[in-house]
Parts: sequence; structure tokens; C-alpha cells
Amino acid sequence: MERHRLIPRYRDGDRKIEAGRDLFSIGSSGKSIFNLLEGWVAVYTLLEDGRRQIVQFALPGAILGVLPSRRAPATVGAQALTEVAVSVIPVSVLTSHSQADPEIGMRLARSLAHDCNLAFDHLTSIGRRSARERVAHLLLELFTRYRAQWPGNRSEEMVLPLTQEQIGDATGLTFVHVNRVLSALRKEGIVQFHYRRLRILDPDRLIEVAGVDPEIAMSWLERCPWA
Amino acid sequence: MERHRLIPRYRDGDRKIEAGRDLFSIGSSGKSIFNLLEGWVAVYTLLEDGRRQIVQFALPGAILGVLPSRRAPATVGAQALTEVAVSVIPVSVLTSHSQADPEIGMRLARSLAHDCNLAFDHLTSIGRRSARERVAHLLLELFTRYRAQWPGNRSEEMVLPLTQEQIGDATGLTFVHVNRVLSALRKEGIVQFHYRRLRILDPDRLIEVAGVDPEIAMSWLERCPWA
DNA sequence: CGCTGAGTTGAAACATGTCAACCGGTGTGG
DNA sequence: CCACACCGGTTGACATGTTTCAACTCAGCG
Repeated sequence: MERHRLIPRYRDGDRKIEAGRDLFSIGSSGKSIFNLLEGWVAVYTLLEDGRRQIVQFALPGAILGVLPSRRAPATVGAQALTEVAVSVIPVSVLTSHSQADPEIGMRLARSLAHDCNLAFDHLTSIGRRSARERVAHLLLELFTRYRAQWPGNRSEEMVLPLTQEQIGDATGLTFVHVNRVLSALRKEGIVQFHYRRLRILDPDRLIEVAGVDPEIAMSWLERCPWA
Repeated sequence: MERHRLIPRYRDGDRKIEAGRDLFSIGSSGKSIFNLLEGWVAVYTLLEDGRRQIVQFALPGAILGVLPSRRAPATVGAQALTEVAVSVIPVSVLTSHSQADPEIGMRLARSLAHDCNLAFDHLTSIGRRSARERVAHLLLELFTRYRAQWPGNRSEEMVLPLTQEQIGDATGLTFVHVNRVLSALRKEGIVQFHYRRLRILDPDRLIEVAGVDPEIAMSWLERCPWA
């Protein structure tokens, strides 16, 4: 858990948040940033009519809620998918620490650059891939990122704390269609996903269906996004 | 032009690049970052089979080519849409300057946070909006961002250096469909876009079709993304 | 035991993609 | 100066992927 901290010895802002709750909501002020220490978080946007898009899944080490300017309100919200531990860092604390240690600003920049790259990848997936490719791509990404957190873990199984509806919100599909895609992948013996348990049955075919270049898969191998 | 510089007095890396050329390509090393001073740039990804996705349009003040780690090769390329002026900053120069001035890291972070927010918005558009909404949204975004660069400008017309195919690559549509959407918007007297000239005929209806909240439109009002 | 949230399946509607033909401007070489 | 090719744009007919709507199952839970 210590290795995930942006500001090593700052502990005053540590909080626990239960699954389902928002760390911060759309429209919030951005007076603090959130350094995720444990658990899964979904960052999402909403349209007026209730359509929802998950734009990012955050794992331990992620930094959330960074606004480009101090007066811009957040256009995204962040929901805990599991129980979550975060370090809440007021912007004032961040700026004072970054003045003492210029490395902090650069770490923050690296983390944001990482998020940008993931977002670009996600964008490409949604914009240019078929439903089948998108779902495969997402499962592979999440599996890879998850596994990188537990070095040496060789299991092909994991708890993926998502519903099919959330997968739909992330891939730009309806949950009905996500279901059909998952059924097909299951019948073909590629992956199994049932009630939050994901099992990769045939990694090679999954990679093929997802259409990912091993190069790119490597960029998901974060333990700490700024390292 | 000076107001767009991340590192105020660094001029050694200044370059001009002609329209159509890449500032950097997919797979490049990331030994330098690119501070856009003048012109338009499209940041894109490619899939193996040639499908292309434009993930970002960069305007003066943007910072491009920032990699999360020093050894990750770029998964995106950046193409000049117009003639472009950039300041090419070697990472070594960046790190040495940022040690002297901690503000530089934070500026970089703000710029990246801005890019992330735009990417999230773009993601939402592609994932959850109809073709018509997406195109309207993109035109409105680009018009707003462009206009913010020329404070006081009240013209409803601009040069938008894009082909319909590039609009398709940005919105995740085919150029044929983009054409149909643009024809419809033109017939309805909302916008006109012909050979790189964009004219907004009915701003209110465009905003309505795009389905944007004025709040969000404000977040596009960058003059310098880190200011 | 009935309720609720998640998942599953089928049929039909619809948005967008594909393919193909054609237009108009522009630059180039004979 | 004409012929031609090329690029971007335009339009129609048709194919297809995805959504919508609706009904139903299953598991967990008060």
C-alpha cells in the first residue's frame, strides 16, 4: 500500500469508502485530489438523459480528481466498485509539497500521461472496434492490469467487480448486447465471466479477438503509474 | 506565441513542420516532448488493419508526446493538419528545468489533466451519442476552442482544416455517414461545412443537437491549457 | 416466500456501414 | 490547351450490427 502513495509520508487524508459510494461526484469543486491506495474505482460521465459512460477504471496507485484549472467543476464522477482506501490530498497540501519536491509534479504528470494513454486506447476501441473486439479488449486490459498488481501471480482467474451493465457503460454497448457477446465468447471457450468471476480459458484467442499488439499490452503493465 | 510556451525562455528546439507531416509517429521513443506553438495537430492511433482513430485535436499551447515512462514507445502518432510551429523539448531539458522551477511539473500536469478531460468527453461522445450528436459536438468543440484563441473575435466562421474523412476518424464514423449528417445539418440551416470552411448558422440549435451543457462548453475555453 | 437485481433469450426496428457510381475542382504532363 | 488522374465530396440501394422491447430465469435476501 505504501508504494502507491504520491506523497510518501502524508497520511492525514486517509479514508475508507464502501462499495457503491462516490469518491467525488460530477460538479464537485476539485479542492482535493484522490490517491487510490486499495480497491477498484470507475470514473464516469453522465448525459442529461441518463446515458452513462465509464471513461476509466482506476486501480491502486491511480490519482483521481485532478482538474486542469482550479475553478473548473468536475465533469466526471468516481464510484467505488469495491471497498476502497484513498488518500485525500487537498490541493493546498499538494502545491506546498510540490514546491519542496519538484519530483511530485513530475510524478503527477506521469500518472496523468498514463491515464491519457489509457483513455486514447479506450477511445480507439470504442470508436473503431466491433462489440466483440471491444469486450475482449476490455477484459484483457483489466485482467492484465489486475495481474500486474500481484507480481508472480499465475492464476487465470480473478474477481472482476463489474456487472454486465457496467461493462456496457465502459464499452458503449447495451447490457443486452454485452450479454450476447459474453455468451458467444463463453461458448467458444475463450473466457468465462459470471457474477463477477472472470476466467481466461484461452489467452491466445482472447488476444487475437481483442486485436491487441503485445506492445500495447505492455503499456498496461503498471504497478504504479508514475514509476 | 510566447504565451504558449511551457518553458518560457527555451527556444533551441523551435521547428516548423509542413501540413500533412507527422510531428512524431507511432512507436517513436519519447525522448522529447512537443510544445505546440502554432497550427493544428491531430493525434491518432492505428489498428493493424488500417482502421484509424483520431483521439485528440491539439491547438496552440498543447503539449504532445508525453509518455508515462521513459521506455514506453508511443502508441499514438501526431500529424500536422496545417503548417505548424513547435518547440521540441528533450526530456533531459525538461527534467533539469523542472528541478529549478517546480511550477513546470505542475503546468505539465495541468495540461495533461486538461487533455484527459477532453479525452473523457470525447469518449462519452463516441460511446453514448448518435452520429448526429457526435458530429455536432465535435464541430462545436472545435469552434469554441478555436475561438477562445482569438479573444474578441465574433465571427461565426472559421477555417477548420479537416476533411470529412478526418471528422469520421475522430467521431468513429465512416466518411459516407459523416457526409450524410453534415448534409442534414446544412439543410436544416444549423451549420455549413464545405472544403474546410465551417460556418455556424444557428448556434443555439447546434448546442441543442450536440446536447452539451454550457458548463462543459466552458471547460473547452482554453487559451493556454495550463493557465 | 415474494422481492429485487442480475442475467438470458427472441423478434423486430433502426442506425450505421458497405459498395458503387458519379460530380467537381485542381494540378500535371503531353 | 486539352486530357487525364486524383482527391474530396455526394448520393442511392442494400447489408449488417446493435438496440429496443419484452418476457423469462436464477440467485440472494429480508
